[in-house]
Amino acid sequence: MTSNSTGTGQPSRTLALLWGEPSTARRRKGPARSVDVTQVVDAALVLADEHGLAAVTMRAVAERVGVSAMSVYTYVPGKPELLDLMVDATYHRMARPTWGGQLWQDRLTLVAESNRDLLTTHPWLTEVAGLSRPPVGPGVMAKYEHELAAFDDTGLSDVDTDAALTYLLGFVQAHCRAAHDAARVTTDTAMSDAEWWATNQPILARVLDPSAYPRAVRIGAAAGEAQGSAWNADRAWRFGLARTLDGLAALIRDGT
Amino acid sequence: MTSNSTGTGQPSRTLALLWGEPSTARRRKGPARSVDVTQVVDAALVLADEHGLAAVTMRAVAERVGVSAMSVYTYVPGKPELLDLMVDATYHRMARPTWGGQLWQDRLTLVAESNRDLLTTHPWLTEVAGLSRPPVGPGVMAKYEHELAAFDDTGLSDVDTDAALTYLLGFVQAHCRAAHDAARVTTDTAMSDAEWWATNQPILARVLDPSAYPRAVRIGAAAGEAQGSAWNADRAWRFGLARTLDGLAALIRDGT
DNA sequence: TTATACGTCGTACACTGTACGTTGTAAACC
DNA sequence: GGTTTACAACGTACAGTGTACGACGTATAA
Repeated sequence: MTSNSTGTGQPSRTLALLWGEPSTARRRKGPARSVDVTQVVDAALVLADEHGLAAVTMRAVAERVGVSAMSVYTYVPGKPELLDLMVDATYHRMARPTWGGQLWQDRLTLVAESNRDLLTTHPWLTEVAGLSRPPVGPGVMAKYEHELAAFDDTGLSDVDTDAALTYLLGFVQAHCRAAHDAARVTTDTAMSDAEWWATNQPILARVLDPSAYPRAVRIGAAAGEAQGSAWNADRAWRFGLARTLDGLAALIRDGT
Repeated sequence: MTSNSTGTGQPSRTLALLWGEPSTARRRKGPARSVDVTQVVDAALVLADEHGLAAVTMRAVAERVGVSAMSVYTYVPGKPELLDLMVDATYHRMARPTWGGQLWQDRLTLVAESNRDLLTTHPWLTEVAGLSRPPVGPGVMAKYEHELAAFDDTGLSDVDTDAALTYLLGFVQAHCRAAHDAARVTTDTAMSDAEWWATNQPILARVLDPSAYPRAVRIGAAAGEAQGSAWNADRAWRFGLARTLDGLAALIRDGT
């Protein structure tokens, strides 16, 4: 298992785990469980938040909850399902402010910003596959419900509301994934932008012929200088959010 | 190495590989190389296209080019660099139609569509990290140059042009990643949408209380019925592209 | 009390990327 | 022409991954 996929495994078992088995009341037969599914998930979350998704190995999770590696499998069918539970739990804990009488633009901005906060606090979320079609758990549902409510008086049809929300979240995810990637490059390489440039300057100067790539060289340089680096996350965020809201505004005539 | 990262490794060595060492003329000392860097990259590309990114292992690549596993390392410093080369080579082979006198909307649509085609033909591209900040190779540069040219008469500043292109490509990547994820779920599980629904219907019916998630249940059902499935790629594409162009139009006043 | 179901865990397997050392070869030097 | 030397190729090995399997002990059901 090299990929960090989500949504595999027998679905019904996963669903039961997500929604917290109703048959918990009935006492099982064998020895008592020494820990809890939520403890397993929490351990995985701590590892992911503190050391990245790569640090979430079954053995590491096991050690953190104080059981052997294989015992984790009595709480969770496998790693993909564990990732499902992690995603749903993280969504579940998001703050959900009540929507007041703001403009729809302000509400959608809040939706976008709270998702950016989420993906900034938990960067591993941008690495798990299937984020766009997440597992149907209570956290995912609560988040979906809350964010749909932000569209309440936009006058959009149900289908368009769903599409608009998906579109908005798509932007946020793309942005945060790019930001995370950019951050990780300088982290992994242990090399600042300046160092990278200094190292590669000679080769780049020879190879990036301005007559071969006139626009690329000019615009790349302009963008780099204006932003102080090859890519500026805040600037890209403001640009993208403004474009996204403008794009949706074309659909939402009058919504105030 | 569990993640499929890009952009790691000594940069200058990678750059030299990307741009094809100028010192190729000088004959080396030892025995002749039995293959070629491009053959290694091509082998990796075939594996990725036909069996997914997970099938691209150093051993598999080695076998395909007819050398031992470790010999691959005389052509490529490591796997991250191989991924860099794969990305750049794929970009390099994209079709680059000349921009005629179309409207800017039509040109940007073509940019978006050709990128969607690329990511549909090579779905593994959506899985490699760092796609948003790809390696600076000839393929990446050529693609960047060509796509910047699509903005030639939009009247945008250099900085805005770069931001707008990044924004447009961000949408395409987010969309294709979602589409690929959705496709992979039904592939991996070997379970159609209908089967999944049939299996989980009992649990979902009990758990998705319409009074707890009024909008989510109603809108989710509406979206599902309207699209014949939980998510319709073509519909999402048209919606998203229209929104994106509308959003950019707010920036591009008059550009005919 | 016995039988049964289940939690725990050690071992093991297939697979990953790649470090290391050996071997053979072809160009460079005397 | 013989020696030196740099380098391609490769076999082996190691640490690390997810997880299948079977042994063992325990707490409930009969």
